[in-house]
Amino acid sequence: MIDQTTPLFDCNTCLFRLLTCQYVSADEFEPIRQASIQLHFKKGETIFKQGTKSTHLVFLHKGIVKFIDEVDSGKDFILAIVKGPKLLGASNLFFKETNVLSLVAVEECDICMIDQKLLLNAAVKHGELLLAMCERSIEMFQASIFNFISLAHKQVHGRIADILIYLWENVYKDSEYEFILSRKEIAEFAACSHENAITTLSKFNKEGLITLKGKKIIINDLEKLYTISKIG
Amino acid sequence: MIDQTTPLFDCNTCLFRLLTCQYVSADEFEPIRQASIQLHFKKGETIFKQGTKSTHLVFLHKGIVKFIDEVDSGKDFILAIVKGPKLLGASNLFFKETNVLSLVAVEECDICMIDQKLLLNAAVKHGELLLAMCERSIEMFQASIFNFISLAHKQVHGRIADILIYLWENVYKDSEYEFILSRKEIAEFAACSHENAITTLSKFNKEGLITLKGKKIIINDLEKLYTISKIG
DNA sequence: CGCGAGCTTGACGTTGTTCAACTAGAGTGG
DNA sequence: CCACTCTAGTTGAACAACGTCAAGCTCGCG
Repeated sequence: MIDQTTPLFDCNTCLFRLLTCQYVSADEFEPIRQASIQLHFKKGETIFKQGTKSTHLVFLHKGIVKFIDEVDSGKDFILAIVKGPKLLGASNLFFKETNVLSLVAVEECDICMIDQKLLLNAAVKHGELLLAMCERSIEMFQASIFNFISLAHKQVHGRIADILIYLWENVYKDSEYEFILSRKEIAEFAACSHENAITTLSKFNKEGLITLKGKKIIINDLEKLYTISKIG
Repeated sequence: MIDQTTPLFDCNTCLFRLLTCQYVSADEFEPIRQASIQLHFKKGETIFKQGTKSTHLVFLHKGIVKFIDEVDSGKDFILAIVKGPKLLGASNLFFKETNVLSLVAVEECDICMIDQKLLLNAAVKHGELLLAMCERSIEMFQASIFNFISLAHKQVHGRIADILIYLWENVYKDSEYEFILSRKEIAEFAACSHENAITTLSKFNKEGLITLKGKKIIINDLEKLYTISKIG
């Protein structure tokens, strides 16, 4: 069990606090801080589940998470993979009362559950904060949508290239993390069969675009990936 | 030419004004109104173009529009089809400085161009307005995303069924409009070739799910479309 | 050593795109 | 009033892409 008396991380150095307190006084922030809960999640654990009521926002201090749409028969679909530090709502729709997607830890994660109502009240009072939160939220949406556009009119090798680029630029670049995703996860992101994902990755491997070392993926030729992404 | 001295529609009965003035005083709204421009668009006309700078929001009084992603070689992709009255931003990302999508009239449209900065300033000052705008904006996003999820793991007949349901429920139901879309547009929405869209539609037609009368589409069996949508 | 989970590969059938030919209607000019 | 052209719709055949299935592999763990 986690010892709730000693915090996992220090609120004084918290980026979320820094962002929020640009617009909200420390006094106003304090009740939000006090109502928040620090948690640690292991790889594969579900942080919140599709269909449940959304009462808290998640501030992802550290780690990598995925937003997934769980359909029947276990065929999940990954909408986005996000690295902390970042504020995440119910699939970044913090206005909704229900989580429309599930949030699952891809790597070990340190998160802070923030009371949705308290934060929203503060944000409505200080429009600039709401705006800042919206701006950040929309970014992720847009990335999702462009991933889907890619998916809509590209073949699998183009989509895999897109995913590698996306993950490289947004998650793994300049990071302490290693590029480790299961083949199944890559397939769920590219919306293809895992066999197809495997074949495409090993094709890229043979062509020297990437290097597969066990489960690690190393990108060698980002330029070529871009051209593959472009031509589809 | 449009005679700018006589407005196309009356600001006093405008829904956008009604919504906004729930949160903003009439005095504050007046400069926004004065800065806005009323326009009429014919079928097929581009209201704003992907890549251009986003200076105005669009309030769609009446008519139907589509958000499209224009890639090279003329292969467009439809992200959403929306019926007025509704507030539309630069692809509903009114925080962005660039239009990430194009907005095109599907039917004759009456719109009002609203100065983005003025409205945003008012919304930031009155957080509740910003929140209301965000909530509405996010709805469309969500619909888009679920359309893409459908697209990601369903076959064409499931996707076409989804589109017919979506258009019926969100655009054409209880409306003065007739269900008229070109086959090409349906294909661009379903992300398939127009031949495939045609074949699928005529299959539905033969099975009695829908009736094709020239360019009109009439839905006969919504229940069956739901089951086709579900099984993929 | 055995077992299971994840990974990998190839064969095969289905789905969907591309291409080509044909049809119907609408607009244009002689 | 009749070619003509242009666009949208339609259909079928050939081919490529992709998913499914089945088999074998590797690695880690008990």
